[in-house]
Amino acid sequence: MERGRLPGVSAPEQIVCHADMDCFYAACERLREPALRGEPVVVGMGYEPGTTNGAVATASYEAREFGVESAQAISEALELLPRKIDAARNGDSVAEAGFYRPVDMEYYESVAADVREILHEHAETVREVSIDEAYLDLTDRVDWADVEEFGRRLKATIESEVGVTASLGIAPTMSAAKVASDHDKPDGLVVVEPGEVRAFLADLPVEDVHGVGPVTAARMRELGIDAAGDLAAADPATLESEFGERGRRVHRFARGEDERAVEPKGRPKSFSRESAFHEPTDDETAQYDRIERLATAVAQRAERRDVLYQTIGIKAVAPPFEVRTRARSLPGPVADEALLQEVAAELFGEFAGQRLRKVGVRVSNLSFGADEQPSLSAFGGDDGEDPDPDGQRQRSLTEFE
DNA sequence: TCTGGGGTCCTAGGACCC
DNA sequence: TCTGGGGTCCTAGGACCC
Repeated sequence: MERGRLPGVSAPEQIVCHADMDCFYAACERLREPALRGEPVVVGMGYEPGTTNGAVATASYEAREFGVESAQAISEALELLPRKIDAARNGDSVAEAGFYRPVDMEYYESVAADVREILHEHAETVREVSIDEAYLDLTDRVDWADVEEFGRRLKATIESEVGVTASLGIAPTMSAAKVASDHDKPDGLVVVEPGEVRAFLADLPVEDVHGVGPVTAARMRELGIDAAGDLAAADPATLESEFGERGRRVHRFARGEDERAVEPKGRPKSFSRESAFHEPTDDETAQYDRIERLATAVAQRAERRDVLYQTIGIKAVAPPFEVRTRARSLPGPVADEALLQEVAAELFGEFAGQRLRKVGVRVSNLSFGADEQPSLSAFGGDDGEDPDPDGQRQRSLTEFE
């Protein structure tokens, strides 16, 4: 696992593959409902058939042709692309309409598990980023000479055994692999060899660099940084003063420099649940009610995973999109549904009765059950992982003057 | 028809300790 | 005594990612 890297010595050459499932939720819906193949498909979260609520989680490429995009309100998507049934009922062109389905995470998880299994068969180390995305460390498996053939086989295996398609990016760094997988979607396979990374990135828009979002991209444009190549050529000290540590990091990414090794994902840092009201509301009872339900859900999730939490927080979002958070730490870690509800309600009190669009509940400062995983350091190993003693940082109550 | 839900990391200021 | 510095923990907010 550890490849004998010495401190101060640059990373050994890696071969990283980033796998990204194409329109994953829509692909899953097509898997169990083949009639959706080749048709525009929109998967909505918070969507219920027949309604106009919710937002687009995934739109198939056919749906995108109509202007439907992810994160769009379902109501907006429906204007661009009506539902098939509605079109049929109204005597409109069915060809200009699509299928809408609500998100069904449980089913998508089951499909993702099958994909994951294949990924793990193809690499020693896999880092799962999300349900439909993962990095593979191929360094010990292939050479650059046969990396493309490897990619073709992996894609073919996923397609034949699971029935969904993946886009792969293979490169010497994680950040470059990530961009590469996106470069030829869907069903893409892009290999960027060492030494080619900077040239590969140069002409791409700056927001294609991992870590550059809309806010940073807009500010970079004001500085004359439009393409990743401009970012690569920019003065790192200026970037740091403008954007902090992130400025330096994305500068390195744009230059093809990224020392991160592919490592499995560690344990979660927080759990949260949030939910939006149908309409912004100032109804206190409804708000407290929602907070309580979210608190219960979070508590139960923590309990299922055998996790204790020490910090409890809430979130209140007022229109247009003002996010307010409050948090309180307890003297020690607990797993206590009633207490979580109580503290969440108390923290929420500050905002109760205001017009709110959504609310949320979060726990953090987690400690994991002792049976969760025996510490490697107990055997003299050092995995460099959070030494988290036992999470119990007991503060001494006795003090000496 | 502005913005659904679940996360991570970074920054900045204040409290508190030595 | 406010004069200095170092360090940690906590909270709130912002940006980003999928």
